Amino acid sequence: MTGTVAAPGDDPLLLDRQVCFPLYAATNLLNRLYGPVLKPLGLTYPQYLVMLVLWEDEPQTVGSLGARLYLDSGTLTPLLKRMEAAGLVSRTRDAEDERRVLIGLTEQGRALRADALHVPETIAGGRSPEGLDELREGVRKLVAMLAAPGAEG
Amino acid sequence: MTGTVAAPGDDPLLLDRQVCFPLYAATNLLNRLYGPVLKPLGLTYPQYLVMLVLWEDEPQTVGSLGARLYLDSGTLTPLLKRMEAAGLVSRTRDAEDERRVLIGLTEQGRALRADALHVPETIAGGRSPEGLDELREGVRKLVAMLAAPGAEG
DNA sequence: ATCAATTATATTGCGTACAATATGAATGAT
DNA sequence: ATCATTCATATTGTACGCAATATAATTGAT
Repeated sequence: MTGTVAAPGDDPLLLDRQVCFPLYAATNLLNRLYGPVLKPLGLTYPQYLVMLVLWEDEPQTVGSLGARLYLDSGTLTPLLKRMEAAGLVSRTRDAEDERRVLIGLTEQGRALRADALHVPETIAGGRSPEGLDELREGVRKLVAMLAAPGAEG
Repeated sequence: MTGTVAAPGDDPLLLDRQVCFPLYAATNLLNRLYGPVLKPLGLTYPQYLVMLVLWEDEPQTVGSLGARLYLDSGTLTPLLKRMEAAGLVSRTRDAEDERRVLIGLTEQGRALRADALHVPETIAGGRSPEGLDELREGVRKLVAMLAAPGAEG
């Protein structure tokens, strides 16, 4: 039986059996969906997430932003520099601990919140919210599972 | 009430109210999880997805790969060139229609399937499969919704 | 007080993603 | 047959995302 492939029901490599592929595809599609909506605000999707975090609590260190968004300085540093160049955030060394950099909002960054209020509604569009709450909870549980290093089960 | 922010329960901009953020975070975490597992095979995660598709059906055009993975030539062309350079796939103009490029597997690419069989199990690790089927279905429905242009509901 | 270990951020290099554009091949109306 | 249109892929430019490494500040053991 050389070259025989497992029966469809048992083949672990079928694309449609992967949990991760729909996540991957959904994230790409969402990015494409957010792009045109966020562009008038001068934001990319990860930049929008940073703004969401800062609108909740500010200033914050690069590290606490990363902990919230599951990103590290390799991603955040250049992103935050672009946002600083765009006039949305400020980056200042923490006088208490010179290793830390505090990210705060500029007036322009604070003002942008009003323009962003319509974004969730625009993204939701005519789509029904049915199942979205469960979906969000399901994915959140997955994130918690994946984020816990060495978590079993 | 100038400057007043909506009550927490009503604020549409709270990070924890976003459906998209858990998806985004989960995809990033999964990428980090797959990285070390796929590295010995010489694959990145999107390259692994391409291999999954080709192991199912081969050869395929760039366009049909993109339709299956929700990616366009801007992403696939350089990715496939790297996979060609790595000796995993072949890229040949379709003689029937010179616009198309057929992507096939090399012997090495076909042989890699045996090494990849352990990947799903390794990724699943000790994690319980509970809820994963529902989650996959939930995300798949979301993908179908997002992929349908102008879909309502 | 000293210095090894730790912590927080930055940098480098590589590989995606995608919008916008370009190029060349097939199609179709006339 | 001609040529505008459409189609399939490639290219360019910008912005992530991450592993690996670097740098500077703080902590902690002695």
